[in-house]
Amino acid sequence: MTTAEDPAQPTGRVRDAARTRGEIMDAATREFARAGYAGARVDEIAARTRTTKRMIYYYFGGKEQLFTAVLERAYSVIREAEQRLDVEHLDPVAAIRRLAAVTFDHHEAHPDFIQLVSIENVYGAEHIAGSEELRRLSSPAIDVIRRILDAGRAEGVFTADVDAVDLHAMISSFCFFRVANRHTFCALFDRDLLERDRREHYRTMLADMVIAYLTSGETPARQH
Amino acid sequence: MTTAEDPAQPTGRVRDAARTRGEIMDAATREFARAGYAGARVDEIAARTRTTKRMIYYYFGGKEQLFTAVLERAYSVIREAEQRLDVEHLDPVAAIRRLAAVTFDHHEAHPDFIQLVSIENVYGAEHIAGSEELRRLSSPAIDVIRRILDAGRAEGVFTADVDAVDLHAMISSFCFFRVANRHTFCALFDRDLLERDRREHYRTMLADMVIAYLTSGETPARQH
DNA sequence: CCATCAATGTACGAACTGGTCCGTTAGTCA
DNA sequence: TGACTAACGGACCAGTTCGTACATTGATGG
Repeated sequence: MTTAEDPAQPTGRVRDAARTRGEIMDAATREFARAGYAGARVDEIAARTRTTKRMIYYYFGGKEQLFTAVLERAYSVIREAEQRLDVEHLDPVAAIRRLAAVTFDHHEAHPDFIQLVSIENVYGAEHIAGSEELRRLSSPAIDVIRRILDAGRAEGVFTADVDAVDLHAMISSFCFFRVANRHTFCALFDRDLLERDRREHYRTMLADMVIAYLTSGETPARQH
Repeated sequence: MTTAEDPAQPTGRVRDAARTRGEIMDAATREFARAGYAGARVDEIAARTRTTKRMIYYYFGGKEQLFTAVLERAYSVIREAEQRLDVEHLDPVAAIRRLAAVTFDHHEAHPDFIQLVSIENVYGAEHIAGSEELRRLSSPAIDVIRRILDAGRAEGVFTADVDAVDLHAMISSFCFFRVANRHTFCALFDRDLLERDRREHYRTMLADMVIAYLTSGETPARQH
């Protein structure tokens, strides 16, 4: 009894599981990043989709599992970026600069990811702990760093005795802080760490710092 | 008609506004740090107190204002620590090492503060923006850093051309990351950044890195 | 062309949660 | 000592929110 409806578009309802799933994850990523895990609203996520809340439960089971799925995807993106690093042909110093720059750029390009990681840390990383996939997926970056460090030490350019994981933490911390804490930092120090004009400056600063440390002759004498 | 009640302790109810207020803030700090702003429960905060939820609204007005009050107190603590810095009598290198160490220790000693800052950033620092007190209270650390940098440059030991605010960001980022992201980092890289045995190592590493950068001759040639 | 099932939409409910109403009690000061 | 007020307790309400029961529809194979 539908009056004058185009039979080609009866309700506009198209069945496309992959698209629906993807749309839910996109909306969820934004909503979780916007308001945190507890602050995110399942209804709001659904509203930002061409489907309904029912589908979230159909595909993911619940809010918790949806958040885990969102996290898994966000991490897989950075893992892929790391796998594309391709620094084997560079000399150690250039390789580290490259690594730092890629890490820097990836953080800047994915503020939602940073936000999700912050949120996950508020909850003690319980979702990562509960995800086989995430615990299995180790970072290719660590291996890359290890190889660069070995090469640099063999050539005698790197004198500092650093561990690959620690160096990764060092590089990540600056990239992460710049994005994650931009709001409080800007409010308190009146400096927008993400300002376009400053980006190149910070990217260079980070690389300079790391290289200076790695090549800083003997470890400087400790005073106190 | 209270049967056999000690008149000295009729109900155990003592009137102490300051204590009640303080207890609420302590409980709120823990609860907000535990579950985020939206995840924190006003009832739970009240339960962790010798008073009731009613008093939270009596003293603070609401959840939002309570969170702001908690933030204000947390920031005032670090500001006081910065004011006690006392590095004027040290040579520039030692002064920077001292500053880095104090920042490092303060972050480690106040994980709840770190958590609160993370949470505040998820919400775009809206509470800081809405707090006169917080916007007014600028960091003494910046002035201290500025003076140290000037002295170091005058003496010729510091060659890098850094800004005080940027250096502060650099130092803070590592200290912050180590505490804020310890859970995800540990889950993904199987390394506990807060492990006791590693603390000295990381503290030295941070100072070495900053000093290496500040004293690294000409700014290293930029490659890409 | 019909049976079947994955995919989807609607409406609803039970539990939770921030916030408030109203009454009570302990100090204190005239 | 009695009135006054700051400090306090407990019950309750209204709106929200996650999750689900149930109905429906489109594709697919026989």
